[in-house]
Amino acid sequence: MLAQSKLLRLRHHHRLLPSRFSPLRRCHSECPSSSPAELTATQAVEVLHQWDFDQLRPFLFEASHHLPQIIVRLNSIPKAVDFLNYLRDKAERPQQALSYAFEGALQLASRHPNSQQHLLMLHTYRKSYLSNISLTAKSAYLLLQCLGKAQMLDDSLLLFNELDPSSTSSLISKLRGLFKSGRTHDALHLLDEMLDDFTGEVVFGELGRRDHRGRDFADEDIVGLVTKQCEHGVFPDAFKLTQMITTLCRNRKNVVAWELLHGVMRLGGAVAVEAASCNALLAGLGRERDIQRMNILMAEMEEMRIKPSVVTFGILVNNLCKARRIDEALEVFDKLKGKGEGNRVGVEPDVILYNTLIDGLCKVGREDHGLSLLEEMKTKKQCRPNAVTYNCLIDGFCKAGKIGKACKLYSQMINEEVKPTVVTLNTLVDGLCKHGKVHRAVEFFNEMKGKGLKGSTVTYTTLISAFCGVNNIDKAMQYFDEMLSSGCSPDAIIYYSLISGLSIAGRMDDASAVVSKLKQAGFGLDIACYNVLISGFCKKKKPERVYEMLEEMEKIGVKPDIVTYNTLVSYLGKIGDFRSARKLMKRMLEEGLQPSVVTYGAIIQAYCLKKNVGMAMMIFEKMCSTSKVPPNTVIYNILIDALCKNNNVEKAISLMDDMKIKGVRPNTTTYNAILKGVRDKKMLQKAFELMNRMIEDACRPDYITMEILTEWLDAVGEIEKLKHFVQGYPAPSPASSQTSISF
DNA sequence: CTAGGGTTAG
Repeated sequence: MLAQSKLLRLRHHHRLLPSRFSPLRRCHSECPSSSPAELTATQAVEVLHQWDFDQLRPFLFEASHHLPQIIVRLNSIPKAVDFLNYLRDKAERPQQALSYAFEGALQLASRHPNSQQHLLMLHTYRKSYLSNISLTAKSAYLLLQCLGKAQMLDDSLLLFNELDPSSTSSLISKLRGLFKSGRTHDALHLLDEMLDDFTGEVVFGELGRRDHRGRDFADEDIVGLVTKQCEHGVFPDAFKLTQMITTLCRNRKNVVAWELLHGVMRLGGAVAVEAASCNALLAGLGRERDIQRMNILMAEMEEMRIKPSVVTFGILVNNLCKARRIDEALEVFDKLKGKGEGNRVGVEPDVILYNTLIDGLCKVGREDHGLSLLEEMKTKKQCRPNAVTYNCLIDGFCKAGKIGKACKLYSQMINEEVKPTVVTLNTLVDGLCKHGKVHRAVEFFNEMKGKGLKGSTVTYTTLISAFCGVNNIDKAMQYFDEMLSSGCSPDAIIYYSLISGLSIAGRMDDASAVVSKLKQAGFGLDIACYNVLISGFCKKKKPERVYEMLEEMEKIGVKPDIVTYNTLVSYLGKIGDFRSARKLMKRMLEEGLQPSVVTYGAIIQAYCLKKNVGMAMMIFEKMCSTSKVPPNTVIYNILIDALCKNNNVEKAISLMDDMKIKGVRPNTTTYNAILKGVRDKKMLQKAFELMNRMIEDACRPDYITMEILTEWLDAVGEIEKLKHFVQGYPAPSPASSQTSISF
């Protein structure tokens, strides 16, 4: 087995000999009469025994590559040597025949029970009498093996140099080192591999294998070695080059990969570099969103006439999309389709390219453009839309809030006989849930189960989050169990969903139980998990459990982040422990964490709760003027509510104007707070104005709004205005119709 | 079955 593979490799090696003679291919086409199959042993021996130069002529010239087999059939080393002498002494010297005959003699020797001695004899014989003939690969291999065994380092190196004058000095010195330290076997192995492929399996194979335990070569050295080989016109094959680049990029060594590819490109150009190798580097650059270098590489490819493939453009378009540079992606795409100046690249877009682009369009909210590409695909035989195409579009329409269109696309998909996948299922389940149609989502899931499609962890995560979101914890737990029994393995995300849902619902005992399950399953809590748990324990006023969590975090090395600090500061503020809050903030700053708008909100709320609205306002103004933290809706809501409750509706109203100036959008909570304030002050006209503004701002009144307004407006006989307001129209009074005209 | 591009969940 081993011998056979070695032989195969050596056969392959022939092309590297100076003659570039390719024996196995030529025999049939050029000299059918002497094909090895037709050459019987007797015939061969007969021919050789006659030693008639004219009769031998075909074997000495056109078909000299058969000589090794013929010599082997002589079955006698002395006879083989005689034949070598005979050839050598001929006036008309057949150099190539001598090379092959010598190979035959070596083969004979290597099969001899005392092979080592006979091989050495032939080596000496060659040195004295045949030094001017070149060696075939097999000859070189056999000789090197025997010299290695004999520890004849100098002869080995001479031979090696003779064979491969371009071999690099670093490889030679490695070889020398191996011989010196007595690792003859390793040295032979190295030689073997270098012979096998002059580009050096050693060099290339090593890079492919090494990752963590990094051996003799640093990546940079490998680049040097490969480049050196290239300088001598020996290039790695496209596959190995690609593999090396992929490995380097995966180890986040884009710079080294870039150098490697450019070394080979500079020395070998399009002869040595194919699109695939460039693709590997492009993908690596894409991972770091380095579009600039990607463009440079594309330009270089064009300059060197390395023909890009459809994958090349796939990588480029994908990364342009991910960088939200969708228009540039479309430009590339149009170029492929030959739009514009007939600038055809000779690459046809395929399904994946279409899908990439459709997904990119959907992700920036241009799903209608995506839809037009879907229609275009249907007209092309080569790129029929597949499940991924529909998945991208369905997700796009779901995220755009057009659940109806998404469902329509699903039926279209079924009509076109494109089989939905589990991703289709998950996308629609998520879309339905996010639109409050959890029940429909469950129905759809059941329908798909009936069709034999199983849910995945993603399906269950979506449903569990949805049921937690509507406070139906029992149903969420039920789906968790179903997931386990259906054979899905839970991951960290699904545990997080449950823990988060239970914590928000205040069911901390259940949340803790899930934490134990999570730990049993071999997962650890991450910072997000700890944060929801801490928040839950804070809400339940269980400081001892909070400290427990914090201690655990410290023990296992999960550092509190700004969310953790905000949660704690907010809790301390609510219980009025300003001293601890201040201490905590000091530590937060020491840890290098900058206060966020949530931190300010927590402090402001704390002062508001203490009825110290003046202090709250001061902090707010300081935040706006000195920090780079822009205020958000929540902060305004806290302040507006507090000002109203403290008899300062005027100031609250001016804050609402401030919001408008700063471009902070009020929400229903904002309006509820201010409406309550103006009601308590019986400012009816102001209430109507605010109601109209609420409609402009697209804030839907909720049950709290109704509670504030109904009784009041009914009492003052303005219930009509409230009816219009609820339907989403401004009240048709003279004062308010003016506002709507100006609007 | 030699490399290289596309979709879902906290």
